[in-house]
Amino acid sequence: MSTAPNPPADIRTVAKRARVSIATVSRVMNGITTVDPKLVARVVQAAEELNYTPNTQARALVSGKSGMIGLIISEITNPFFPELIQQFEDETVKRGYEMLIGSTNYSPSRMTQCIRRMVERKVEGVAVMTFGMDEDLLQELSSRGIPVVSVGSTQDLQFATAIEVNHAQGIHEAIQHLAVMGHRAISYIGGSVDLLVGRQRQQAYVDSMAQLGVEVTPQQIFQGDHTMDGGLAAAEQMFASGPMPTAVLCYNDLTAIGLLHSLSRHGLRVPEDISVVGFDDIHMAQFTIPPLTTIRMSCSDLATVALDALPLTPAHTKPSKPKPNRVVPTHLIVRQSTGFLRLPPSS
Amino acid sequence: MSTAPNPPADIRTVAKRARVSIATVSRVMNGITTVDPKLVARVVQAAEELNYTPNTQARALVSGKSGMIGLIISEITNPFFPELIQQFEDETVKRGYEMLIGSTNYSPSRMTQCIRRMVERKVEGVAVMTFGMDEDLLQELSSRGIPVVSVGSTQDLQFATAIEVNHAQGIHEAIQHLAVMGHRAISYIGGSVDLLVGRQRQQAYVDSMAQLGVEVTPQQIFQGDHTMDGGLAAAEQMFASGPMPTAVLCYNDLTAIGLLHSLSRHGLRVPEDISVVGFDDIHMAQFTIPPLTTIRMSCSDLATVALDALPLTPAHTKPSKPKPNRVVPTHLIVRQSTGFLRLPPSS
DNA sequence: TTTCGAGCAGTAAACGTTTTCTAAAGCGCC
DNA sequence: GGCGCTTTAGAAAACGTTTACTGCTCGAAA
Repeated sequence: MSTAPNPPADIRTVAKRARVSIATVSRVMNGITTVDPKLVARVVQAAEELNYTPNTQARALVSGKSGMIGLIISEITNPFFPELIQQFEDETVKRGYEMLIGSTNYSPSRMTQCIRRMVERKVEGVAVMTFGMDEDLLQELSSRGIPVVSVGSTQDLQFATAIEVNHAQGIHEAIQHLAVMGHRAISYIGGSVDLLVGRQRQQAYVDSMAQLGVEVTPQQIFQGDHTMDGGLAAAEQMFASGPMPTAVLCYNDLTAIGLLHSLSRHGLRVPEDISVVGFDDIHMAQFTIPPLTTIRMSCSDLATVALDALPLTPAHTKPSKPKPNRVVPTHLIVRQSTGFLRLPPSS
Repeated sequence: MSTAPNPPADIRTVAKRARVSIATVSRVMNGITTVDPKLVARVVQAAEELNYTPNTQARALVSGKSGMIGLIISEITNPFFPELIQQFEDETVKRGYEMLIGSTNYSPSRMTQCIRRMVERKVEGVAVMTFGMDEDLLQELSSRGIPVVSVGSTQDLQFATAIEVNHAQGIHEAIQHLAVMGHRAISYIGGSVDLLVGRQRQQAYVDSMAQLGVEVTPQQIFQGDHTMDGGLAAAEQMFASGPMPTAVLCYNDLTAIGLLHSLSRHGLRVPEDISVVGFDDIHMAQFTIPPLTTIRMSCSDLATVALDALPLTPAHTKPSKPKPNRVVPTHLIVRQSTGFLRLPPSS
C-alpha cells in the first residue's frame, strides 16, 4: 500500500534484467518478429515484472510521430459535438492514435490558439469539424506538412481535403414531407450566414421551396446562432413580426429546442398548431416534447470519412492511401413534431 | 501558396541564424531574463522568420514533464460532462497545461485503457470526474507517482485526494421546497447504487424525507441509469406500479428529462399534476418544457477545486502547494417544473 | 574442410530540447 | 594597474527511445 515511487523503469532496466541489449527490448516491444522466442519471453517477463511502459515522448521524438490526431470543433456544449467526439475517439483508438480536442467557441483567438497547440503537439493530422474556420490557419497547418481534413470549408482548398455534406438531400426530404402534409407557409431559422454551412442549408431550403413553387421571401427567414438561446430569440422575433407560419425548419436541433420552448410559452401546440423540423438528430431530439422530427447527419459517418481522408501512418504500418472523398448523406427522421396542416380555427 | 514542406525549423537553425548558441535560444524561448536584450531581439526575429515552434516531445523528454493533465469522465454524451470539460479546458490552459480526455462509458475495459493511455502519455495529474472508478486503477496511477484527484470516491483514499460534493445540501433544499408547497408523496429515481454518489444522493433523499417526518418506503425509490432512456424506463415502471406520487426527485437532469417525456406521453401535466426536480443544472434544463427545477452543481467549482488539489508544477514555476480540499456545494434552482400540490380531481 | 550467406543480437548514432558546468568578459575596489 | 567577483554566453551531457550498421554464429554448399 506504500506509494513506492520507484523511478519508472526505462528500457535499460528491462534490458539488464532480461540480459539482452536495449535494441532487443525495443524490438520486442514493437513486435518485430526477428527475435529469438526465448529472448522474447525473457523480455516480456522482465517488462511485466518492472511494470514497464515505453516513454511516449522519447518514442515520438525519435520517430517524429506523436501518435495524436487533432479534432477541432466549435463548441463542446452543443450536444452534437460530444456525440461526434465519441465517434472520433472510437475511430482514432481503433487506428492506434490519440485524440487531441480543441474547441474554438467561434472565437478567432481561440482558433489561433487551437492551431498553435496542434502544431506544438505535432499532431499527425487535423480534422476540422467546425464550420467557418479561418483558411489562413488551415494553410498554416498544411504548410507545416500536417494533413488537414475539413468539413464544410469552401470547396476548393488546395491544402486541405474537403469533406462534403449533402445538406440539400435531407432538407429536401423535410420540405417534401411538410408539403405532403399540406404545409406551404414554411419559415426557416438559420445559423450564421458567415459560415458556408449556414449559406448551404439556407440555399437548400430556398431551392426546395422553389421546387414546391413557393418563392421564399426574406420575411420567412430568421436568424439564429446554433444555440437554444438563439432559437428562442428567433422565435420571439417570429411572434413579433406577423402571422406565424404553419411549419418551421431549423438550422439545427438546438435551435429547434429553443423554438419549441418559445412556442410552448406562447401556448402554441406542436404539431397541431405548428410543425417543427430540426437538423443533426442529437440524442436529445428523441426526448423533446414532442419528439423532434429532424434531419440526421451521422456522426460516425462523419468521423470515419474524415479519418479515412487523412493519410495516416501509424508506427510499423504501411502507409495507407487516403480513401477517395466520400459525401456524407443526410436524411429525414420523422417523429412527432410535424403533422398535417390544420385549418386555422377561424375558417 | 505552394505547400513548401520545408523541414520544421529546429533550435539549431534558429541559433545559427541568430548567430548565438542553442542554449541562448532555449533561454530566450523560455523567457529567462539573464540574456542580453540584443541577443534576445536577434533570437526572437530569427524564430519568427523561421516560424519556429519548440518541439514539445523533446522538451517533455528532457524535462520529464508532459504538460498534460488527464481528465476522466464517464460518458461524454451526458451534457453535464461537456460543460465540465469546457471549464476544465479553460482552467488547464490557464495553468499552462494541455488536457487529455478519457471517457469510460462505465466499462471496465475502457477504464483500464484510459488509465494506460494516461500513464503512457505521462500526464502530470489526473482528475477523475466519474463516479465509480476502480480503486485499483487509481492506485496504479499513484504508484507511478501521478497525482490523482477524485470526486466521489470512497472518502479514505490514501493515494488520491478526494473531492467532496455536498449532495445533501441541494437535495435537502429541494425536498424542503416541495414540502413547503404541500408535497409529501415524493418519489425518487436514483442512479446506480453501485456508485458511491448514487448511494449518497439516495441517502440524502431518505434523510431529508425523514426530517419531514416521512418514512420512505422501497416502493418510492425507482432505479434509473443516469440517462434519458433510464429516466423514461423508470417512469414507465412508476406508472405500472401503483398510484403516482405528487412529486419526483431525479438523480440527474437527464433522468428528469426522460421522466418529463414519459409524463407528457401519459397526459400528465407538469407541474399541475406532478412536480419534477432534477440534478446538475445542465444548460438544457432551462429549455425543457416546462423549464426544470433542479439542483445546481457548479462545473467551474468542480474544475477549479479539482485542479487546485493537484500539485502541479508548470515549467519554470515554483511548486505551488495543493490548496486544502474544498467542498463543492449544491443548490436548488427553482424553475417551473415544481408547483403547489393540487388536490386530486376526485375530492 | 573451407567458404559464403543468412539470420539475429548488440553498438552507437541520431531525435530536439534543457540544464549544468565552464569560461570569458566586464567592472569595482584596493 | 592588478585582482577577484559577477554576469552572461557557449559547450556538452543528459533524457529514453528507434534504427542503421556491424559483427558474430551457424548451416549449407562446394
